[in-house]
Amino acid sequence: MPVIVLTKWDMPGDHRTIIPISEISTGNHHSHHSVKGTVIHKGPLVSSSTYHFILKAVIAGDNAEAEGSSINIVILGTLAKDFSQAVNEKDVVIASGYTVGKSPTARKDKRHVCNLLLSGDQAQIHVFWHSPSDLPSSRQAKMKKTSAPPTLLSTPKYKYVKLSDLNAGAVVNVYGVVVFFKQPYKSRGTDFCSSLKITDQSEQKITCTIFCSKPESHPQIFQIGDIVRLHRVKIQPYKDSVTLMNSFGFSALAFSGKVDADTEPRTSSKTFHFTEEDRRTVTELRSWAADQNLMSEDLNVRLSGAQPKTYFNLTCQLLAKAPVHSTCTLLRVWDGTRCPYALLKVTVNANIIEGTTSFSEEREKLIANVLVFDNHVQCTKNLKPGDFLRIFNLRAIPGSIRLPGVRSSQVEEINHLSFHLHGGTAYGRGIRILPDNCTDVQELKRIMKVFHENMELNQPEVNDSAMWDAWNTPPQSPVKGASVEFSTERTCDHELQPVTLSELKHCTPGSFHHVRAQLRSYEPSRLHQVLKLYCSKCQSMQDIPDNKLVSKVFSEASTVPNGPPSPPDWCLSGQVHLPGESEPGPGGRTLNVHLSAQLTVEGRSKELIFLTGCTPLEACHLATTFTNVIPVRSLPGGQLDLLDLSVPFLFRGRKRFYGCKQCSKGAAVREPKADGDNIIDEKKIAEAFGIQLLKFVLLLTFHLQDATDKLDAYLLRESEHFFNVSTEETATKQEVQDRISRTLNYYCPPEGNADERPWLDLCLAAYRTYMDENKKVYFQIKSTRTREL
DNA sequence: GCTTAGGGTTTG
Repeated sequence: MPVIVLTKWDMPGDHRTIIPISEISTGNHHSHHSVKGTVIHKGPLVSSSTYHFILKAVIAGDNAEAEGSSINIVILGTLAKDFSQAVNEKDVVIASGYTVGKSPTARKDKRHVCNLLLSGDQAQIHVFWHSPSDLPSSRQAKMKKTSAPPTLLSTPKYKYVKLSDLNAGAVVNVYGVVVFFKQPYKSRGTDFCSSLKITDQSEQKITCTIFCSKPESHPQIFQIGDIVRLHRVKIQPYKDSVTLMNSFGFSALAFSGKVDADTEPRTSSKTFHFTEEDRRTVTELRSWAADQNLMSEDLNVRLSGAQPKTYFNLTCQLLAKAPVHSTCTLLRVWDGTRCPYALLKVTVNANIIEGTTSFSEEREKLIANVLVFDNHVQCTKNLKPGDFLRIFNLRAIPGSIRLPGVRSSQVEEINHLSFHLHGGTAYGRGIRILPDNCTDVQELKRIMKVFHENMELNQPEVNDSAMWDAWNTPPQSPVKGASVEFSTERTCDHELQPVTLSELKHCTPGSFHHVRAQLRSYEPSRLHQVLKLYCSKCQSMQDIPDNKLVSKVFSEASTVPNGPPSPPDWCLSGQVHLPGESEPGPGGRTLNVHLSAQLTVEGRSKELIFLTGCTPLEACHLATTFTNVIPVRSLPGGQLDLLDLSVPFLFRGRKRFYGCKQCSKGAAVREPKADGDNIIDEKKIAEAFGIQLLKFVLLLTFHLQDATDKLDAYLLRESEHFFNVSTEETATKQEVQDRISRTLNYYCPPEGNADERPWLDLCLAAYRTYMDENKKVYFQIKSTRTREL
């Protein structure tokens, strides 16, 4: 039985007699008795292997001063835990269902000769709280859930002084928002010293100096805007103001300052007092601080935003480190972004490197080399590759560097960036390891993952796992099946319970979620608009041009200049006659064509043809005879040129290939080389012409719905997997297009009861896009496929 | 038990 909270004494169904404490004895039968008393002592919740939890308390009757009028009670099991959370000293309780034992401490504590043991189903404690407004909501919530960790002890009351009310000499407790801080650093004395400047609603800014022998006992500040609670700090006069210094019994809690973050305190203390009132204070400080523009002081920058000669804070992952010199350590780090400036390579002897000693050239371009000097060298000794770090007041240094104690190892690289953490602690200079569970690390991991996925998409041949091994994917085991039959199945290995769409809307980006939902509708509704052209270089996405636009560009390109044609010298030029029926207009047409002389000599003239002045349909026609058909136009000087890249540059069988306008500057007609496997394909042609080939991708927006909410999710990266099709085939094969249409029709029938639509079991990734100032969270369908229909 | 520092850029 739990502790039952009452706001008036109405114990339904309880007909026990309340007896005075003095009447308790081992000889009495107490099964129909209850005992009422005020809690005058409440011990800590102690965990026990036998009872799970034990808690001792003392309750006293009305005449508390008299010997034997207070009695020890021992509470075992979950009741102890409930009691710990629901009952405070001075609360009035009624205990029943107890057994009476001899108190072993009666002689010493002058309390009742018996004690009460409360355990098992019969034991009950009713607690009286004066009015409903006395009931903090979480106190009520905890009564139902009983889930708070046992370290949250019930409170002696702490008073917190506003920063405008500090009188020198006193020892006080304060709350504040951090506006400046220095990481703990070794002082000249015996301790580590850390420095804080905090403010609160009184707008006073007060400096705090903390001396503790262990860095972990200092407030765990990660960034400006964090909130601290300091217990037992001494107010000392200094200059025209006061400073706060830790005194005996000092303890500190720190919290994220973000308005929507959880209120989990950061502390190294095993036990601490943290009440609903504390939670409220933190929340109030957060919302006050949100309007104070304190974060403008915050200089967190990503490598993608690093500017030469500037100072900034970098949140990153340590990939490798190398002690270069007694006054200098090299940290090789990455933050999931690409620095727009070339990064300086720093060469050090491989045998002093801890962590990965070499990376592929591609990865090497992403890695920032950080040189850490002087006092910070000591701190790097605790760092391990894989750690997530925040480096404060890092400076981006353009140009070459010379490493201390290393001769001529450095190649001159002008204007390449390296990063220095100079000696000293000015401006909060220092390094901190961020815990894995902090939101900034979660965000960092997400960015790294997105980058990794994009990189894979662009360069599937690059597979340097070393960089990615350092961070872990979630534990992998299958999720238990559900009774509903789903039309899709997840192919991921996340061990996640499904969430509702309304829950999902409040999730943290950079995470995966499982949902069960129906397809309300989808976009685009026309299948040909589902296919997009994607440039893996500039990552742009565009529609496939419609026939009207293609015809227009072809028609504009068919104007023949007056001068004589002047094709390249590797071409053989001639004419083909096309019969008239394929196009409107009088009779047939004669087209200028150009063939590769080399291929013609090799008897391979059917493999490549350039056509001047053709229509799209003619190009398609000829693609049944020639392997590669390339529409071209004549420039005024007679030279051959490619058509505008808004139309296909190559017809190959039934396929059309497109190039990226943005990324194919300087594209021109050049002779494709049939080397190696001797096959001329779109890749070889694009390469010869200097064209960045576009990929076909499928992009759909699913409007999902469940009982709780609606939500949009994109199907992009894994659309092939989802429909079990190849995008290239989708572009050319009717049967593949039909398959996709059938699937979508099944999930979302044009008519019929929406409730009867099949359910989809989906894995969704929640993410933010780069530089999205709205901080909007997007969802993408991952690792999900359609079951056989 | 006492002291440490008292924000405000290296000079690699």
